[in-house]
Amino acid sequence: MTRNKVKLEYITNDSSRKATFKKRKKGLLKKVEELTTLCGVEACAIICSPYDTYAEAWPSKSGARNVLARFMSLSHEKQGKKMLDQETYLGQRVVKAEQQLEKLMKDNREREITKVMYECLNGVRSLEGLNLEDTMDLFVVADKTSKMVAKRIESLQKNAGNNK
Amino acid sequence: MTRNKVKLEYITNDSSRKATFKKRKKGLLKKVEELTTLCGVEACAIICSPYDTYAEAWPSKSGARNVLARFMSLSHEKQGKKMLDQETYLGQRVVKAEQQLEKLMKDNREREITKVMYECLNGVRSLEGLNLEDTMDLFVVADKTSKMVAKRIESLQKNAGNNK
DNA sequence: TACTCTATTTATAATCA
DNA sequence: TTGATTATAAATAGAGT
Repeated sequence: MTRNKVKLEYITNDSSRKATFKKRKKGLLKKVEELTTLCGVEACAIICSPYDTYAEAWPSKSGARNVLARFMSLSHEKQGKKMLDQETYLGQRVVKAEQQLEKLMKDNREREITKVMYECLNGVRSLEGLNLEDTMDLFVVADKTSKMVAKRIESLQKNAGNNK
Repeated sequence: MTRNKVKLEYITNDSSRKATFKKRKKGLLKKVEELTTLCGVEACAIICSPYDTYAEAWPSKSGARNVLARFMSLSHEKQGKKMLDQETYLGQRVVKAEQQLEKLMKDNREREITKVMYECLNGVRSLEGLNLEDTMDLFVVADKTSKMVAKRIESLQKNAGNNK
């Protein structure tokens, strides 16, 4: 992007490709951090780098560690909305308020664990370093996903049976 | 970054924060795609956006879909290395060559499924749209993680018992 | 190979439509 | 409020060390 305009295609020269990678990786990280700071959002970039043993992840300040947590809480919200009708709405607001604190604490924990999970998935951390509590929580997260998928399989198999 | 130099801090004004977010999100995506094209790496950015219902993920061209696949293959490689001694090395090279094609096909499939998993985790896709084959493969990936964690828990519990 | 230095290109903040 | 415009800040390709 300077001195010469560069064509947007794979850089075949090994050394200049590496140099460009290093520069742009740095630039990209900076952009991610700026976005999180300026706009108050959580963001990260993940790069499967050929120049490092592992894929690299930058969770920036707060990172993407709550992506999974969000997904899970969204599933719950959706279920909730379906069951919710106008009559029960007002009564539930009280319950909701009471549940807020508990949820906040739970969310924080889930974020922590999601961070750990991401680190494991990205190979920057192994399970060996985890204590029992963290491992248990990670298990819960992994197990949730697993069960969710199992249900879906069951549902699909039923449908397949019906269509025959 | 222009007209005026901007202080790197949270933008309190709602509309300008949103405008900046939109611009910078676009810019960041472009940078990610350029990096993948120029340097031949896989990369993505994940943003938990307050302006959209779901967290957004950009897998760019190839994306981060193989992050999990990498993690898993790394685990296997490590196990392999431990079991491998000098004597068996040469004999195994033949087997390895034969396994290459199978592995390549398997890897491609794993990438596909990892993409799907990421999309689910990021909320941009629900399990409802998956066919049986994809769901089964997703189950395998989720189940692997789950079992891995279960083993770790077992190991930790044993250690805790020994130390008492 | 890995920094440092700029000439340029690119990204974007403020402004305007 | 979203979409262009443009003046300026920031990123960076290539060269030099």
